[in-house]
Amino acid sequence: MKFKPKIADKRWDPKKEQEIFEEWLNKKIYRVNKFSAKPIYSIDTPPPYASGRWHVGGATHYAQIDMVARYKRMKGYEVLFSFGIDRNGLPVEVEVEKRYGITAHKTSREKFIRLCKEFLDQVENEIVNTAKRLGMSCDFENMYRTDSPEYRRITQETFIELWNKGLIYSDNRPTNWCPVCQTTIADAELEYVAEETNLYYIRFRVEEGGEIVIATTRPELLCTCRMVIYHPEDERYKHLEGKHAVVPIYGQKVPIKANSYAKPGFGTGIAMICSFGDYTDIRIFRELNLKPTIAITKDGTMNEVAGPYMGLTVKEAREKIVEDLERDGLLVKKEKIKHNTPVCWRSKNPVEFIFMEEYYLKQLPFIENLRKVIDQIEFYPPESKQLLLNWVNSITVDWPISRRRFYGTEIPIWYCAKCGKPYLPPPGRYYQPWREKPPTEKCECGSKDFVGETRTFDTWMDSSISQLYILGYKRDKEFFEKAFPCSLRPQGMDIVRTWLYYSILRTYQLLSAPAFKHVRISGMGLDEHGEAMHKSKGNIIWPEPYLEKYGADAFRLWGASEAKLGSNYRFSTERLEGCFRFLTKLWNVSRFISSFPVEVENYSLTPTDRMILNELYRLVVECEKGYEEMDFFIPANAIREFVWNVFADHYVEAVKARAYNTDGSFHGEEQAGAWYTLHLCLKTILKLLAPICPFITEAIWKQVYSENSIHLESFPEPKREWLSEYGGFISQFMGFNSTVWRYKKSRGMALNQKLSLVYAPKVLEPFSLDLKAMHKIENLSFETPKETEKLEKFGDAYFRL
RNA sequence: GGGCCGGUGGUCUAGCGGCUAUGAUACCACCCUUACGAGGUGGUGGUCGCAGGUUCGAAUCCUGCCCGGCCCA
Repeated sequence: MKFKPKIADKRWDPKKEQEIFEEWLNKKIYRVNKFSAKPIYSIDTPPPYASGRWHVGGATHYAQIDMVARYKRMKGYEVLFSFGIDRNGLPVEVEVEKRYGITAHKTSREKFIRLCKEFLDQVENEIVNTAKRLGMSCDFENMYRTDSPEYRRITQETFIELWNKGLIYSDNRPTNWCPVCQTTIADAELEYVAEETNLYYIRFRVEEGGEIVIATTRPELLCTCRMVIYHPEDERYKHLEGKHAVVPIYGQKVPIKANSYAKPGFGTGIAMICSFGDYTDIRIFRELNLKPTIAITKDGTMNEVAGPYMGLTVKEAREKIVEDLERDGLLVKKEKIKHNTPVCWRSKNPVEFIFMEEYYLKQLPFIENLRKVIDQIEFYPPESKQLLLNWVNSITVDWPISRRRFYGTEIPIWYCAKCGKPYLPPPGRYYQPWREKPPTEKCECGSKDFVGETRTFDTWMDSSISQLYILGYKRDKEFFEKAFPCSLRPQGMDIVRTWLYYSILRTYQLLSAPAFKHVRISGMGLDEHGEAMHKSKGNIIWPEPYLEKYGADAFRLWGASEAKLGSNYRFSTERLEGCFRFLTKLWNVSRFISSFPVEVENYSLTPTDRMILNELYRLVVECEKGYEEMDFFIPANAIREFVWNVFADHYVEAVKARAYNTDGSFHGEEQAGAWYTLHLCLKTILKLLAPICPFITEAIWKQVYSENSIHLESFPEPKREWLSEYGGFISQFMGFNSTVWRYKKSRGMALNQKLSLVYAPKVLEPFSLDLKAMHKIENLSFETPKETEKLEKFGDAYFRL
């Protein structure tokens, strides 16, 4: 009998991935059937920002989400695997301003948003192409965009609903203001950068006599100083209680008081309280009900309060005032310190704290209930829940949701030009108040003049309803009721305090229910040195060249097997290459197996076959456990270990002779048993690996087993009949093989050289025929040798010299 | 300053009370074995961050410290 492999190619060519993907698209195997009788598993894929190309970490993250989708499909779910593009917000505005050399605030709004839209249209394809190149099985036909009239309509409708529930209010209070972006930003949008900055020690006269020295990083705010504090337990300064300090340059007299916000160890232990240098200032002003004065304008320059420094930028004013203090002998010293400065997450510019009238969404009253709701959500891995709780526990102010920007969802409000009364339109369509007529003819006060709101929403107002949008909230009532809540929110740990938190908050406010059943939090992809990848650092590694060279499957396997869920992982070319080598191995094992008939009827399984099936059972159980935990590290490594170190090295080698049966030393049924077992193992391995490596498994599947896609198969079930007592001998079996190989090596023999007499451990007797053929042993005994003098003991076996 | 995570052969990584500590990679030696040299087989290499403690037994649990990262103040 001649055996010819069905798989002709000698190795796996990743270039084939492209055509396999095309075929999936053509056959529409990932189209979602909303009317399916199967249970729905909905995945709220993070909509990538249109211009935000993925680095290798980002690409890995999306590949992992695809593994969830593919696994759940194989488990019998109708998987709603959404794909959207985030297009709202600052990044595009910044890009367009740079590209055309314009400023949004000085360009016509119509023109500016047109330019933004054009830019987004040009760039978004790049990210979609990478998603496809990765083999993502999303519903690309129903891709959504967060700046579409339909999406924005839902953002506005949910806002109107919250407004009607009385959860929105407008307030004039100090907010985080980015002078570069010219907008308010929320606490969640702040980043802290450690900056080297000067700490200035400034001499203050004490009105009642004497002087004190105060250390500050913000001398330009002297003009707004309203108080001086020291720590109540700081013995050095207790005598100052009730006295007054005279602020240099400006001369205002301010009280000196004990306050526990003062840090005795920082500077001299005395601090000035200004409006507003930092959060401590804001808190003290609020708690003591002090009247703040504001010296910094929206543009980041000093106003008339700063007197001689009016018109200078904050930085210039600081330099100038330090010069003046120095000239007057009021500057005692300056020292360099590391200081955590809050900066805007987009522009990376230091934020200022100034008064602004903004809309707020109430969140403080919900915190207790949010904790309960969060408790109903399952987190993968479980520890990641704490990240969210830490944030929830640290919230102290409501969420400012209005932004003075342009490319975003408009706040749907018109105001009476005379009395200022706000009018909201009825829900039903997308509104642009800055260019449209008001929803009413006449105000209660009789005026017929209205002004449309010009501000937009914080983009998290849009993003935080993605899980509702994909389920058809306010668009497809029937489906929404069937599918809510969303099954899975997969996301990185870096946006827990924004996207995840806001999504849960908004859903609770609208529907009094948890937004998700499952939340999967993944660690961050780092560069080869373990550092986060940033454009500014110049250490970004792009995935495309690697996808080109090794293919998406090798990349995905690397992404799955690199680190446990929740841990950060480093990119490594070496390890990616290792993954590719595994695919070569899998390909060749498959090629070998593909030589033998798939359909066999009269077969009988030998102990060797039963032993490997027992291991296969354990493998399936292990993989299923890992997939259920959405931790692909587990199946990826279990499959690799099984295929390479057990199945290929030991089982395949052991049954090779029986499968060929060239000299007819095995019964036909035993030969067929090898064929049956080889194919059963391979089919199972391919299915187990399909969610992680969808391309190569598909390629092998189609060449060997079926014209239909492997991705339409069910996930393998561990069969009871695979269990066998022979499984218990696998380690002794492998140990004996190792012993023989080592023995031959130690004697300089080729591995296919014959051995005349070998004594093996008794327990291996059932495997006798396969072992003899495998190692070319002429006489294999399982007795204890009587005369050991003519034998060499090696490991657990004896060999005739 | 507070919280969380981590520190395991040269490098990366698994294990998180119990046989001789997992695997990858690199390195060394050998082998053209009827799927695979983009292979195979064998091997060298570790006081599991440091110091105590609990235990018959600790990489694993507890305490303190040192180092690194992230988040928050």
